[in-house]
Amino acid sequence: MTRKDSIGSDVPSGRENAPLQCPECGGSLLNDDTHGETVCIDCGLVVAEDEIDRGPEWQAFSSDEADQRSRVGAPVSVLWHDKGLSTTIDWKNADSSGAPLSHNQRRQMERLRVWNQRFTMENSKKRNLRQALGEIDRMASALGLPTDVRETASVIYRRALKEDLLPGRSIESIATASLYIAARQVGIPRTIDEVIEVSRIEDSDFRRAYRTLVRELNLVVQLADPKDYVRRYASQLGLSSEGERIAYQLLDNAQQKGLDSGKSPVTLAAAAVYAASVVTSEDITQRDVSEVANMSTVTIRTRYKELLNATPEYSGFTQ
DNA sequence: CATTCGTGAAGACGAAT
DNA sequence: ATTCGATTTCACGAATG
Repeated sequence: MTRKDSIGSDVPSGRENAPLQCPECGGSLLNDDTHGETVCIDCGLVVAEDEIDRGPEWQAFSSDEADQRSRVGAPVSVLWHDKGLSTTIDWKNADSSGAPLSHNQRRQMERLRVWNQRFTMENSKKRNLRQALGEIDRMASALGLPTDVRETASVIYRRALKEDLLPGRSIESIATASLYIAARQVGIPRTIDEVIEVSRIEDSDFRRAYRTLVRELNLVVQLADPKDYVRRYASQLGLSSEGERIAYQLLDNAQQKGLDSGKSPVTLAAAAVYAASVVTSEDITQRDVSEVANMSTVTIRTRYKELLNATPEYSGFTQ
């Protein structure tokens, strides 16, 4: 049987196992059990591999993705959409024995190359996404962030992937930045320090990734509310609920007077907690707060006085 | 002694030029 | 790309209790 004969209508009869036909050239397919692949015997395209885990893997990611998938209309054929298409097709226009191809065969090969490119591209993105979502999930768990934050993060990550922001950057850094942004957008912010703590990247990598995401995706990230950090700092330091109340009060007041502009929310939160502990005369030192909030005692000093002085009720507590 | 306070030099960052 | 202003940090000594 020559190559040419096998192309087109001449389909062999052994069609017990799907898939039977190469999606590109229509040639018959061969199951290669040792490699877990299905290969077209005519064009060499690997149609499917890793057949064991053929289930709808995309459902596992999130309900959000399920929405995305289900919105695109008719289900994508397993055959076309399954994983692991890693074949590369030679750029020579000659067959395996070196003989030049006919005109038709050349055109066919050219189309194949295009498709193969698309397959491998789509697939690398898929692997990328899978790993990234795993990381996002892991970090979100470690930070105690709820599902909607994870979903927001994964939406951001998908957009980054779609906009080709990933080549040249690490998955981990973009995933981390996505989660950080998502947490802020949902209103359950975590500090940069906390996020970096559970990730595997450096501060500089994080900042780079954060910038690119904000810039390239035109994200508007409103600044975090200092009050969102108060509860955690307060509980870590054992501040009384009365103190916590005062901390909120101080922050509210400062916000009304616009004293918070330009200042880091974490700084304000930490300063408010310390200021409150002074008011309620609890035994919490600047050092304690600075360790929990990961900042210098100097910063806490300068801020907590501002907070107290801005609030008439408590302005007497500054010496 | 532990904690707090103030200062001046230096780094980092965003905004403006 | 550089400059500028504000924030924050660091190192230190002094004051307070």
